[in-house]
Amino acid sequence: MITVGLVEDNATVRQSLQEMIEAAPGLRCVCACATAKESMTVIPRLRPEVVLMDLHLAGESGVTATERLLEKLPDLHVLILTVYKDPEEIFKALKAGAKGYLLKRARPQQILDAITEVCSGGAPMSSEIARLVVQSFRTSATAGNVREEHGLSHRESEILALLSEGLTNRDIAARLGISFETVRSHLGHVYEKLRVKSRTEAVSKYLKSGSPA
Amino acid sequence: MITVGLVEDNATVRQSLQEMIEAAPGLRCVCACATAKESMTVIPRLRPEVVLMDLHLAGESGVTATERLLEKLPDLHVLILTVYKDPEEIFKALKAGAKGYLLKRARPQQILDAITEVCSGGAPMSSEIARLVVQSFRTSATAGNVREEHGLSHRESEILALLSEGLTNRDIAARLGISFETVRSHLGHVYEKLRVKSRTEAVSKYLKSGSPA
DNA sequence: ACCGCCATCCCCCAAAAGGCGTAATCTCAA
DNA sequence: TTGAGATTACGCCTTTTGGGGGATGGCGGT
Repeated sequence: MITVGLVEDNATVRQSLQEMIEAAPGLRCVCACATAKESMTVIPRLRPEVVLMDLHLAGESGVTATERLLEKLPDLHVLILTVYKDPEEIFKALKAGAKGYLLKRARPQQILDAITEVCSGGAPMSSEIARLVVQSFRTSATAGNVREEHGLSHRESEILALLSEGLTNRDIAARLGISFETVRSHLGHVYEKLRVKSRTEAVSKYLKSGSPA
Repeated sequence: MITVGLVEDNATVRQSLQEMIEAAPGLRCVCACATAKESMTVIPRLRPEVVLMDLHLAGESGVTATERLLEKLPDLHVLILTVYKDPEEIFKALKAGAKGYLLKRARPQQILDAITEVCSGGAPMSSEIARLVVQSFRTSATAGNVREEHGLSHRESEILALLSEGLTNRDIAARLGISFETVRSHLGHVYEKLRVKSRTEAVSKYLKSGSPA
């Protein structure tokens, strides 16, 4: 028997979810909170194994509620259940510690399956969500994006990469087997193209736009 | 009718996968490559919609094979099918552009389902894999603290943060309302604690260890 | 009371980096 | 063929950094 908690501000949705869970064999809905605030007292007291969390709550967001609940209850499984599939929202929720992310349009059986799956070590996601999550690896690994966005040449981006390893101009020159002066020359162009004035800024821009992943 | 290609070095496994796919309604196995090298010529010629890729191939790894295939065929769906569930392997494969990751121990029907799912915009993963992927967000968000790892003081990490925004010492001094010399003094300590010799190295270490998340 | 750490400021000196100008190849495309 | 851009390279000059100092006060343990 898996115990489930709900955090959902829409009364209608909340009630139908509760009924759905109660009707499912092996699941029991131990609470249905209307606000993040309510959940912060009720969930720690009743300690369900799984929480279905809405993201767009009135007042505090589901993301911060997730964070705070997990501080108190590290073993809690939080499943996000929302209508939004904005990548930013998804990543924030996962960073906060959510173990799954479902869209409300999912079929009821999928939601029930997700509850059991998260308890057996899975990370249930709607398929479009999973795709976004997987793609985030790819885009964050595409070191080419600073390069292409700013039209850096091959040599220039090569130098930028070494720059962000923390090498000095002299080291870069040695590594590439070219002259120190040449490195400076390339770097000048890199700064121009990235519209930055220092190597630190360049490294910042490069690393933040997701090269190392 | 979905066309599928196989890349798998073990002949027995390769053959049973091929038979399984041929037997499935709606799927057709257009090729079964034994090596990465073979796949580089055969796959682009036959252009299947989906490729099931083994990771531990003799010779070239499945990761680089995936990368190279996707360069030629950006719309190809590559599904990794392997026995390994090492997080490093998984992340490398996803960075290379794989859209799903299945363990060989998966039930045959799961593999067939994954093929159709990846074509309809999903990212099929074995549940333990999905959990690892989701958890990677969490750890990369919490791991951030270069600060605690190296025992930086509050002021020092504050300065390090501004440093990695690309500010000069003078700017940092202005921003914090302290003297230029003080900034230099703090920075000296930061470098010492991070065991680096230049601001670029410090920024690199800071940003790569996941502070921005 | 003493020590360690932090935060603040200062100076000198050498090394590194950045701005600006110049210029030789080479390739690729208009 | 002419021109644009990439790659290579040098010089001169200024600014920025980094590495040594040293100094003052505060705060928290022992």
